[in-house]
Amino acid sequence: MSTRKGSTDVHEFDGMFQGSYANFKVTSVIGHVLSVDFPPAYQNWEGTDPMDLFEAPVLRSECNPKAHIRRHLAQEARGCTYLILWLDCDREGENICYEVIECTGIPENEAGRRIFRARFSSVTKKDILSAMDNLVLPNKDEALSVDARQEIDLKVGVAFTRFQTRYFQGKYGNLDSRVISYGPCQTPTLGFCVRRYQQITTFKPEKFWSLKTYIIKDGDEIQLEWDRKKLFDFDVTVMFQKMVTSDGTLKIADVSVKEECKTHPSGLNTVNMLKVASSALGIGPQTAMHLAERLYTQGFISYPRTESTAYPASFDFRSALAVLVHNPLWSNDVRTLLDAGFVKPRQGHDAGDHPPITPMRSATEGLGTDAWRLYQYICQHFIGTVSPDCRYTSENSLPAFKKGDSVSIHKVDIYEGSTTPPDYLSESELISLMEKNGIGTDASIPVHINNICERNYVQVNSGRRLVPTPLGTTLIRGYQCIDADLCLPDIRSFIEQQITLIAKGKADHLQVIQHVIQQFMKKYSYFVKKIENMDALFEAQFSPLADSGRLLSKCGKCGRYMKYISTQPMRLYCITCEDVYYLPQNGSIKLYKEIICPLDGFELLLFSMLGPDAKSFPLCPFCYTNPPFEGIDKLFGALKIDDTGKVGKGAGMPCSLCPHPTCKQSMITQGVCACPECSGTLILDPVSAPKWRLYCNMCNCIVLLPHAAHRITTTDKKCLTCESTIIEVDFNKKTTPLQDGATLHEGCILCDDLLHSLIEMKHGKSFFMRRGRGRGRGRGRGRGSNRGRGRRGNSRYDDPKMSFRDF
DNA sequence: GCAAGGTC
Repeated sequence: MSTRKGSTDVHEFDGMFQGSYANFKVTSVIGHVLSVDFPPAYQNWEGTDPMDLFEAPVLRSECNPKAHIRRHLAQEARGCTYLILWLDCDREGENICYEVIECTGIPENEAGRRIFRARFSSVTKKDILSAMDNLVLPNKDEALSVDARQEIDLKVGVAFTRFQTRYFQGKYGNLDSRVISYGPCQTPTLGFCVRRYQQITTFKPEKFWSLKTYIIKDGDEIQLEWDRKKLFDFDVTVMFQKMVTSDGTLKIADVSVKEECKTHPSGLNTVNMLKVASSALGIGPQTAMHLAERLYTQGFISYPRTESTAYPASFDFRSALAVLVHNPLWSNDVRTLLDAGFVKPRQGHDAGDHPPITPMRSATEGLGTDAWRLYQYICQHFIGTVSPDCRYTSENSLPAFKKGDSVSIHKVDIYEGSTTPPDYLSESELISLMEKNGIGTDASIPVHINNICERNYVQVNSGRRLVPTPLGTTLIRGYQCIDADLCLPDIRSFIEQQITLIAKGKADHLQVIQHVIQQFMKKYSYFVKKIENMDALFEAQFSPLADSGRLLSKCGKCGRYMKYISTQPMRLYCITCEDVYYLPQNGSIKLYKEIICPLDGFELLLFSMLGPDAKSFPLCPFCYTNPPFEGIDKLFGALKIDDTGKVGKGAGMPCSLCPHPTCKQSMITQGVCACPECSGTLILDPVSAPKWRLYCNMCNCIVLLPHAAHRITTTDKKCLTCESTIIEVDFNKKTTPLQDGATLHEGCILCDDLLHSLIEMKHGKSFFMRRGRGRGRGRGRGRGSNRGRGRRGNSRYDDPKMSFRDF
């Protein structure tokens, strides 16, 4: 096999196909290639009535245009006689098959002649060869059912979301969410959390009574358990108390020891892993999936997105176990299983997608705390699946009783208690409810939970329990009083059931789409007509404010979203605090990764200047308006309104000028070296990937770093020679200049030969840079010789401390 | 600024 690079790798080899010699080319996609959206004419919120979206056309365009998968597939397909599709064997996979067919340009009606589908559920030699020997046709109906789902989800979600957002944000100032979203998965997910909340708030405690009977045996007092547990009638309880007391003694009717049994589990699938991660490890689903994906790409575990809990019949458990034998945590158990024999896992469910999540390679704590804890769980679960059932008896501290013994009763008390409401819904319970009701998939369940947290509909409290916010409860109560279907899981089941008709070939996809969209149009227009019912709930909960501008970022003083006023001069306004924050002008501004300024708790913003090669930089709105450090005189110019209301020049401190010693955005941590053209500092531009670069925090100087690096970060180390900040480059594994395919490299961009050969300066007259960041002292000539990188005797710099400049 | 689905 030979491999060459492309948008995704292409592997080529010679072999046989259908009895003839053939040259095989194997390449891949990265999930869906295409996704649907509205044409540009419908993108404007102000100019489009959401109702029109239901009948709007939809466009299919590349999900990730930068990946150029469409071009890649078209190029690689040129000259090929056959196309064999190896995608996940589910509806989404079938849909991706047709996306691939479309990109290759091979006519769809060649299916069966030039186009084939391979059906397989695990990537083993046996499965692959068997799939190759039993090629089938791609299933158009299943693919069309996904097209229908995409169009329905888009139209319903966007129409309701735009309407709600505009309606409520136009009326209330403290909603505390950038967008008031609606979706057939996220809204029922929120509905589960709010339903539990409502059970708690409407809970009426009920009194109950129970008997506590004490006996004395061998000098010890023992409390007996009552088989009836409790009664809700006091008088009846008293009657039982009298009956027991009057007897005075009791007789041992039988003596038994109960053995409990925990059966060994079936294989681990995604949702079960996420439930344990949340409830036992305290790791949320989104984080757990990220950790699992990393474990997978590093080869420690098998593919982490699977519905199946059943192992294929051919699965080699002995080899899988042998991988784990060297870890001292469980090596004894594993060795025993290997020597004394192991059992087959409990029969699980085979969804036909991927095998259960299984450890593939031995790991150590070096993975990082949470990754290691998750990995440890996956290993222990796997060992459990091939271990005998766990049999145990309850802790036994009772004295010896004999059948027929009489024991005298010491006393019989009545205990009074009352019933208590359930706790808030735990994340783990929510995952179970979503799975049971078909809300989301193994891959999307974490996303929906994350959505309702991010939109401020629920908060994750201690023990990972989900507590709805006033906004979350008001929304669900609103749907309940207008059209309860909107927040019930049935809304998803309805869509699923309709598109299943397409997948099974029982209905025409266009007719199904039209039918479902019409249903939702009716629901939408009814919702709009009755919105005042929902509004009455909002009115009681939130404060009205008619103002222009949309919610952009959180205020550090009150924690609420501030409004972005886009009319000149661009500024932020906090409705609660009644404060105005100024922003740099003549550029665009957006939220910056929801990062919080450590000085004042305000959410950071990213400002981007206009034009090609224009720089962008993060800033904290509070620091920008009120620079917190003295002696910062040359700040990035901001507009400021003085007392008379006149617009004039003011001072602003973006993060690239901030001397905070530890904040990840500050000049101290992001600064690399002194600017060659001015007294500024070159800062690592954190959003420049993949065209990594440094920009000067004072002038327009830009330094291009190695392109297409996977990641570039500053470190806390300084170059011993020139005091520049050492940077760490994680090269792209395909284009790495390092030997043996290594990708990680640390060094000084000025003194490290490799890094220095890969950088390039822009907007600069000479390729010459001062070393250090202008504050530290140089250490002389360091490695000595003039390497011809700079010019000697540049008269602009004659500070004697900077003699290394001539280096 | 929107949905839900896929994925290193």
